[in-house]
Amino acid sequence: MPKLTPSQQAERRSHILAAAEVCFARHGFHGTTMKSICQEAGISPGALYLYFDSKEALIEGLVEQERDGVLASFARMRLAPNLVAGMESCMENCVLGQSPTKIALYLEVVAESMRNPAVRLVLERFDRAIRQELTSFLQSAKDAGKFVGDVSVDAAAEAMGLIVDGLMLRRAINPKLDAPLLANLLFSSLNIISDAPFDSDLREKSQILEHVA
Amino acid sequence: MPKLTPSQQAERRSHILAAAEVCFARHGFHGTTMKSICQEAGISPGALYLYFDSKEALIEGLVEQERDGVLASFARMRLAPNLVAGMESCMENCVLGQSPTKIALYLEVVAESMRNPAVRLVLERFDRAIRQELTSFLQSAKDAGKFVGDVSVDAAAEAMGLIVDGLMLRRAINPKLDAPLLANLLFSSLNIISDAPFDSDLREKSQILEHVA
Amino acid sequence: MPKLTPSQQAERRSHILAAAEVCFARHGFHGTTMKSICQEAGISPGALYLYFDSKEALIEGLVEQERDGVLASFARMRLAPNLVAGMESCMENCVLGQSPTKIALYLEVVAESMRNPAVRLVLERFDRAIRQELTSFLQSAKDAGKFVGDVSVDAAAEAMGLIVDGLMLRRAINPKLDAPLLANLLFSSLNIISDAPFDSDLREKSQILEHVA
Amino acid sequence: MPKLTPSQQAERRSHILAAAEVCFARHGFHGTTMKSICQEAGISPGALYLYFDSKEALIEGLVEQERDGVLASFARMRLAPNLVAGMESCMENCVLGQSPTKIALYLEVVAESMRNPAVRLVLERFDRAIRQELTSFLQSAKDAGKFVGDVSVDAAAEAMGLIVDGLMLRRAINPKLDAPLLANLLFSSLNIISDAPFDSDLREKSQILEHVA
DNA sequence: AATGAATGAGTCTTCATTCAT
DNA sequence: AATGAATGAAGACTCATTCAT
Repeated sequence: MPKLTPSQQAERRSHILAAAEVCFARHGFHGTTMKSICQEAGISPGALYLYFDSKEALIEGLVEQERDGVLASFARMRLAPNLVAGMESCMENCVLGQSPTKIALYLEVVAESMRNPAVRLVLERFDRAIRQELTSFLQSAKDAGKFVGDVSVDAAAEAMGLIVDGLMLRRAINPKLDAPLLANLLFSSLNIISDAPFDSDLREKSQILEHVA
Repeated sequence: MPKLTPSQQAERRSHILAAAEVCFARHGFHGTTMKSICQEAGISPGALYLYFDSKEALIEGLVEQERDGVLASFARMRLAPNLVAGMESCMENCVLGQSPTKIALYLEVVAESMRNPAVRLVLERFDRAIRQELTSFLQSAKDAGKFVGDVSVDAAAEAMGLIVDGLMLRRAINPKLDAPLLANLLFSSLNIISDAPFDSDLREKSQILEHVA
Repeated sequence: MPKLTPSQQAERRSHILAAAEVCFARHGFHGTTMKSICQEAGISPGALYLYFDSKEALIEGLVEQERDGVLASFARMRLAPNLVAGMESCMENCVLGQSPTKIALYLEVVAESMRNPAVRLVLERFDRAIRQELTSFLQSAKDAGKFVGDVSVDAAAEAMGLIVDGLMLRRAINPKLDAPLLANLLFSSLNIISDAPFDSDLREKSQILEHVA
Repeated sequence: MPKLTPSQQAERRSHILAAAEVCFARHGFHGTTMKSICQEAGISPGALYLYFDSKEALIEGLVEQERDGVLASFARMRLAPNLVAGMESCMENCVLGQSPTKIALYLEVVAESMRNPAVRLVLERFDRAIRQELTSFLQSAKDAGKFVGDVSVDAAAEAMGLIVDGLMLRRAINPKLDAPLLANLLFSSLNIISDAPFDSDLREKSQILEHVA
């Protein structure tokens, strides 16, 4: 076999990562065996270790992949003509569109990061990158006069981060949660961006919630 | 081998549960061995299995114990003379006072509940009990005319639950987070209880955040 | 199962050690699997690890066991009525009586000790203990006026150690070696102990060697 | 893919052998991976297997290479004007000059030869060749009237071999050993070659040993 | 009721070797 | 002739659980 080009290598890596994600989603990080990932990826253990040094390296890769996805989504958000519409679409991509199993994996990674320094590192990088982008986005909104709240940009970013993570955790615990509605309720309460009402028919929807919950 | 009285049995169970909690907090659920729990509890493996059927049964027991603690905290909250003060103290007990490692355990349990039906069951019971109490508490507030928001009681309960869980997750990811400040910001934005401003000096504090963040 | 008495524990340990020695002798240290040792000992892997922390700990145990055996042989030597007879019998026990496979294991242990600090440690302790006993023995001989060589006691001990180890290595390389004869030749050349000629018919035998070699 | 000339092939082989020796010396036979040898040699695994059939074949090659080196050293010894000086220089080359790690490798090879017929074969060839040369050398000395011992030439060769191997093993166990001194003590005791005292100041040195040891 | 020795399936990882290119 | 990606069979060790005492 001739030397693989960097792009082929990257493809192999993401192929394995995809297999790992499937397995981790199915059985959790600790419940997944390297063997099952190999089977899912259709490769041998030796081949896997050619691309990832350890099981731990797989979560690190997954976190980095996720970060890149979120960052890309952020970039798209900044290009959106309508601020609020952009945010909603980003929210949809990064939070509401996540499968419960993926959310579970996220929780496991956070838990894992408490005892595993290597995981901690990538998670912190992930978190810092996201928050930085978010803050920068809000700052732009402020500069454009579309930031109405009387809190600081940083506080707003923290609050938004909390809502996002809260949504994740709530959805994991209660998959039947009406996440979009709840997201709207909290975001509109925060009242940060003025471009347009975050969701004009919020009140209407909250009446519905009363009945379905 | 005299038969133990039920109260002795219950005492043994909670003794073991306490040991398990210490270990799980230190090394996580998967990182903890039954042996280490036995050592922490000062008993033999055989004895442990007399009180708990499996490792999994230990988390179930822990979740139930936690639920009882939270419920007790809720009960105290209802007895508090001042509504907001009661909520703040409850928040302190149940959320802000939790150690990061315990939060991590919580996340692990939630993740575990995604694949483990038995864990799912107790977690759902836990969650339902909490939400029910919270809803009932808010309803009382409404009946007392202290509920000002124009959202439903259920939506308010969901939103509060989200904030609480969001705080958990954020604190796990970023232990340096100023959780009380963020809690105040979000709760006051929601503007649900009117008894007194949730935290009158909120605005002031959020200015500070601008500088420390 | 009730707690094993220390003597039972010791018995289990030496039972396992015996099994390990058999396996190491058959396939060498690196060629032996823990599983095969378990099979030889008739126990499960878990049980083995109850008594030895690692594969490495098995060699350490083996070296210590061997040291105790050699030291016991030395003790018997000191009690022997005739100095030279005692030495010959000790030599027989500790060197000439060793099976080629055991010698091979000794060589492996020495080689292993070059890269494995834990093995190095026990080997050094082994070697120091032996040399100390030998030196002390020679000193007694000197005090009793039976030490004739004009070399120091220490040098004599070193020389004897070298001959012993040389015999080991030679026998490993050439199992057909007439080790007793060669031992006599070298020891009598050294001319250290005068109690009696080391082997009076040495000359005669060396004639034979000429024909068989 | 032009066919390599035999001399190019031989060069490649010895290049690989040199790399293998470096690695084996560093980490032992079992501690060395084929990959590390490839890296040391700057070639690919595929290329290595073009020149050597297996890892085992590498030790075989190494033993043969070593044998050639020793034989060359013997040849130089026979050409030396002074018998004893020649022997000392040979001793220096073949024994005293060997690094402890190389000695360890030698021990590993001997141990390996106990279970590995292919290794056994080359080791026996090695040993036979050396002994034959040594015997022939001693016979020449005898013919020249410089052999004074009353033992047979074969016995003398065996004794010398034992001393050499004993030195090897002793140095591996105790790297601080004063090998030259010990060598002199034993060789002069044997009193085989008369050309000149093996080391005239032996007695003096052995007095020193008394103090430093 | 309690002990703790024992089990043994299962885990991650390694590495000598092969073979498509 | 050479590459280096891929294989896959082991191997050392772990640990939830059981059971004889």
